[in-house]
Amino acid sequence: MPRLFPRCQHQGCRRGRDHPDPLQGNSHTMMRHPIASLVETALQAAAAANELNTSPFPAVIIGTPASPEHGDFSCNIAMQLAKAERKAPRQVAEIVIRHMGNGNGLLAKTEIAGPGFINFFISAEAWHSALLEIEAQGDAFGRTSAGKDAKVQVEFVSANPTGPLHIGHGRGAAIGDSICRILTATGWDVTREFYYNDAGQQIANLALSVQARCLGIGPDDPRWPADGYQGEYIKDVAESYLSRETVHADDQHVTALGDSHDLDAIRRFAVACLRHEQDLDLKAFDVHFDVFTLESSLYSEGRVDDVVRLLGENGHTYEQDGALWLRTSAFGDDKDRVMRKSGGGYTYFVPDIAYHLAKWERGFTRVINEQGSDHHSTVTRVRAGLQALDRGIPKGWPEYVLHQMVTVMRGGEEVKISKRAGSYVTLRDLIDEVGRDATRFFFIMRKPDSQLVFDIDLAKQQSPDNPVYYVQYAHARICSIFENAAEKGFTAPERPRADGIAALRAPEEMQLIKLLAALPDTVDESALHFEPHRLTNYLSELAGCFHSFYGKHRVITEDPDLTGARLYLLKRTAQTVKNALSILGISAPERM
RNA sequence: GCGCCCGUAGCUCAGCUGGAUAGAGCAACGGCCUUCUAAGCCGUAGGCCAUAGGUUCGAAUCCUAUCGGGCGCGCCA
Repeated sequence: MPRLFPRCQHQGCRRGRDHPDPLQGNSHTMMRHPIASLVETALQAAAAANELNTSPFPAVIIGTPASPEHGDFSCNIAMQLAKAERKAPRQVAEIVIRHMGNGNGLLAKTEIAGPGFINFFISAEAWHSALLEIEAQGDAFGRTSAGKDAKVQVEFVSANPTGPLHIGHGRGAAIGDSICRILTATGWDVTREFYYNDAGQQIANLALSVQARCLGIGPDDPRWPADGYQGEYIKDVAESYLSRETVHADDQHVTALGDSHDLDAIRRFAVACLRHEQDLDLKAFDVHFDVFTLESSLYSEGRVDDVVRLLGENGHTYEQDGALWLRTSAFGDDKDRVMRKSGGGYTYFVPDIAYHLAKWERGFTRVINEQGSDHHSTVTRVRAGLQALDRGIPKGWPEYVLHQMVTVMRGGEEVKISKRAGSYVTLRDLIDEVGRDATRFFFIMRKPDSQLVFDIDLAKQQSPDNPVYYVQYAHARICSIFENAAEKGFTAPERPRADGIAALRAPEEMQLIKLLAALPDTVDESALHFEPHRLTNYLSELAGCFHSFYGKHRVITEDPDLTGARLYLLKRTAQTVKNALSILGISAPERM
């Protein structure tokens, strides 16, 4: 979603404004960063020797070649410099290499290839020592310090309390929660927030619907409210209300008055009831929030009035047709928007602006809103309103992650999701049917930008076709190998002798090691782009790599050194799979 | 009509802030269990990266049009 994220001024940095550079000061990135340093040092040395004259040098980007013949990593700096240096790219590459060391044995070989790539071949010793580093980092392996403990707030789900959470909310919950976990894993100080509307027209409809049910009026009755909520759950709320139950939601308790004529009491009770249900859904999904903000609080604290006054003082509002308008078109919107309706009352986006101003005043210079793309129009409006406040809030603040629609398939047919009709697939139904792990995995396995087909049959299937089982099975299979090894007298984890690890030479072993070492980079990239699917893809690839190794080599052999080395490698593999799953809130079963 | 997202193998999707011969899984076809979990592995086949221009050393990736699909376009949220 390029338009939503203004480009950063920093070289080599894609995300907006002032924030820690994900590759700066990151000691956990195993290979990429040391290589970048080698290249940078070489460039400086070449400049000092007057062999290169470009100043400043562009950011050094270390890529990963598609083909193994091209090494483990590559750098395109020579091609970037060629024009300015007025030299052939390969000639520039030659100069760079001449001034570059081998990084204390990190590099086995450096080549110039193709149009001017510098290809790096990491030494086997360096890969082997990466395993030791992975062991040393333990549960922390995969975590990085890219965020430098800076504050970030993530708002997600934010469903209105008018019904149970549905599939769309589920995707939002899974993506939002995963983003929070990934940001935490990359060293950010994350606050998770849920905002809900407990004041608008939809809530009035909810109250009227519950009241109607209290009075024994159903949807077929002519007295049924025009935009009433017809779901069965409304009947349950009404019954609870009439029997004067007490519900707990967020940090409040609400006891029903049981009076069918007190609409306000019905509203408060219904909101608490449905919020309570949503909390249970989220709990079943293992999704938790730090802060709940109620729309009504923005009114009661005077924040909405403050915002309206500020916008007026700044000269961005005007009266027309009996309504108060905000000149959002002056800030990139298609047209101006009504703030106060001619019949009184503010439109939803006014408290939205107040809410975001409050976020800003709470000190969050970085805020991410995860929501369905059907609410895309709020992005421009909220940002326009914040600009009109003239409070020094950056133009691209807050950032947005918008996820596309979910289609649910069962038995090869689309399951229609309709609040009106009975075929209403809730998040809870889905979790109950396919399980929490599979639900989470499936919701995040595609890029948020892409529409998602959720195949219930596949998600339930215990077969390699099902990516979540495929990944979890890799972990369970390794655990099983260790049980077997223990029976045969090998203690796990078997740390190989100092030179024992060098027994790992087979292509499948080396490939596995390289993939393990890539986890920190993958986590960083995932955080940078707000794309959890990069981690599920990584996990699928890692699991495949392990299964492939398993198919070709025996772990427990006659050779104790080789057995020890392989057990050690598999211990790191299991650890890496578990750590990556853990970052996504998915379990790593030891037995399946 | 306007805005946003998407368009890559028959299907579902990756493709790492522009890089080297475009990848995976499923489906299809052919192999592999007296041996650490077959919930697995190996192989074959499958492509004008929607189309047309442009930017440059280089484009699936960036820009502009066009076509196709989704979402939004309210004094609802």
